[in-house]
Amino acid sequence: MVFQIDERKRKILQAVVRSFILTGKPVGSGAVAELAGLKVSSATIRNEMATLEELGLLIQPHTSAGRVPTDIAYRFYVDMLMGQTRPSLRDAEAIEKLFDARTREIEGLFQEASVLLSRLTHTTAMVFAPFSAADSVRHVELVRLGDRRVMVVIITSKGQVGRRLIALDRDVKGDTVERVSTFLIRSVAGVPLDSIDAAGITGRARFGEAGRELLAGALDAVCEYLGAIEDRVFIGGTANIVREMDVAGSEWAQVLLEAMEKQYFILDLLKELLRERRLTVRIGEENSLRELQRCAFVGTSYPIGSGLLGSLGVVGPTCMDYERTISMVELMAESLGRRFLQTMD
Amino acid sequence: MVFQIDERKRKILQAVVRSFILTGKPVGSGAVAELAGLKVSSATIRNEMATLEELGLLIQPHTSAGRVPTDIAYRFYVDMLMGQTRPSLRDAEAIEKLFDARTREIEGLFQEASVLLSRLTHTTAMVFAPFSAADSVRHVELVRLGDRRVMVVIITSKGQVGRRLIALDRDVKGDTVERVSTFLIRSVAGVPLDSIDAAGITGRARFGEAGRELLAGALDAVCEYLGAIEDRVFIGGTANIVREMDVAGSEWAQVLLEAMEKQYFILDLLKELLRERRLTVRIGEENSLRELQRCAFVGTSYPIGSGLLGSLGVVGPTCMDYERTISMVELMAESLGRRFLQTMD
DNA sequence: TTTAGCACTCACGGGGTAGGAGTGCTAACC
DNA sequence: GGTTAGCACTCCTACCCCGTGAGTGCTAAA
Repeated sequence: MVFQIDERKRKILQAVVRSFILTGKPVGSGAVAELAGLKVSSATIRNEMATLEELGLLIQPHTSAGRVPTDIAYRFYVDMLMGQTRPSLRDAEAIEKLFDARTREIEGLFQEASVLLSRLTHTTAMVFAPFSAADSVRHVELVRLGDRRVMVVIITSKGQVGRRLIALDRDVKGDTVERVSTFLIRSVAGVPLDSIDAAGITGRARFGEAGRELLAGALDAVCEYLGAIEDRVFIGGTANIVREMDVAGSEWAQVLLEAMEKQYFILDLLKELLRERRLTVRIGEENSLRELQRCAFVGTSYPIGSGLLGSLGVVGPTCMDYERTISMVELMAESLGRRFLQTMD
Repeated sequence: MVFQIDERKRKILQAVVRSFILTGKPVGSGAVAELAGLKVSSATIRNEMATLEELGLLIQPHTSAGRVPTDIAYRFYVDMLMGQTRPSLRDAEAIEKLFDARTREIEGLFQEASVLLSRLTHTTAMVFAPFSAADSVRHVELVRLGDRRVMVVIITSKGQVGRRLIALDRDVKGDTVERVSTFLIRSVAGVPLDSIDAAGITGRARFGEAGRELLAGALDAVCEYLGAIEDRVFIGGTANIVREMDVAGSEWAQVLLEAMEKQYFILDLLKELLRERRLTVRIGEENSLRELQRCAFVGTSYPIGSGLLGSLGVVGPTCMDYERTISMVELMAESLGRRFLQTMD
């Protein structure tokens, strides 16, 4: 949507948005006259603001109040009026520190990234890790836990490790487990998931009863695991939803919190970003998720190697500080991506 | 604390607590006269309630309001007045269904247990999994990911699986990795963590430069992992905090949500339960955590095999339905424990 | 086109009041 | 002595009224 808006209207709109983001209160013509740096009186501003209201960029909560930006105004602001902010040194350092820390569980890193991002932006942050992109097995290991109990450990091409327990009907010996294990590795390592031919593999196998049972169970487990690997979402800063609640009402906060717990909702949202491949800002009703239509979403994707992408984003009030939020999201995505390209091969 | 309370006062107190739990509104003498099933007038009840107030069991929010139970009254109610409830068939089935489902990642089971428990009790539920109780290595596996990149997979005596990446300064060949792997398993499997003698093991090793580097790195990783295994808390139903907010105020809801995000707080709470070894109810200021002093906590422990315990609990308003909550917590602990004793050895 | 002036609108907050729920007290009753 | 009806009293709640002030739209003049 392109607006026929002259320079003065832009400056006025900019002043309204900035002031409202700062104070959260409707902005009057007098305040704009001071803030916008225009050498005209408040009466002139009033005329202009009336026009901006007709264009759907501003609304009045009630007759004698100042103006509040609409979602469309925020969109215009983000696209056309907003300046670029370099993230402050403090913030950049905080993010660097996160990634400096000792190698740890990859899940922990994602979780901490989401918490840090939420703290830096005063929003709720979400980091999407596309674990399910793994499509073949790098390694399988069978570990005998008891006479009839074996653990299958599966390492995928993406480096995730999964385990499944198998309960057997027969006792199985240690050397059988080892032989089956070796056979299994040869049979499935490097084979894409959809090409694993369970029947063919069990057919080729030459083991006793217990061995065959174990092999079948293990194959089952491998296929089931690969099929069930879940993309994961890490969410941090849900408490911030409550902080912003006075802006948006408490029943809404509860709905949003519940949506955050049902992570598959959020998953779809973050998956869309993978297609976009660039910074995306969705304001109010631009969001397809009903729960987010009173919020703004800022997200982007980050590389995790082999041409694959993850994504991350934040949800906050539509009157968020877009400059800062966007620069934080970009910085976090960049750092996370850099870290991945270093760590993975 | 023992109270000299006759039968009639008990019935009155019981009626006040039950009514307040149900309605959330102060209970007047008239309402009690109807509910308590006593054949006395509201005037008599008024006299009795005045006595109960002197005893510190009831308070009036203001002069001309009904009475509200104090924390002490809830305590008395839970200890002396409360009936036992069998969980309804529906609820029992919901829990059974959770554990019926196909074997899956153990973390997923905990997470779902916490979500289900929160839904059944309308509270925020927490499940503590004492992963750090693992004290020895059952199995180690080295997987070569690249020329200078090896993944260590560690399986502990408790069945958790961890992985660490090692970056090497030298290229390492596949058969070297295998030999080091075999050697490593012999050296550390079954050995308690504090008895692993890294220097001794590397001393005994007969490998080339690359092999020694790999072994040292892998040992490092094993020790670091065992040391860093974290007890984990799974939290479900945080949205319920907001639902109960009107009872308790929004700034408090935010504090509580933040406490839930800082899981180590909750960890201490749940660890205490391991010592108690039985159902524990903490009401209001009985909680040592300041964040919980306006809430009630109901928790218990569950066996995870080998004499070890995990714990779980819920946090809700002090005016929660104690009968139902307690029976749900007990049922969930029992089911979770049963599941563990079946699965583990 | 801009601006000063002005009447108008309407949310907000304070103060006053009617209504009502529930109390404590007292005196009569069993 | 315990119980109860009656009653005055308290105090919260909801409501309305109204003054205040911020901010508007309109008009007429510059």
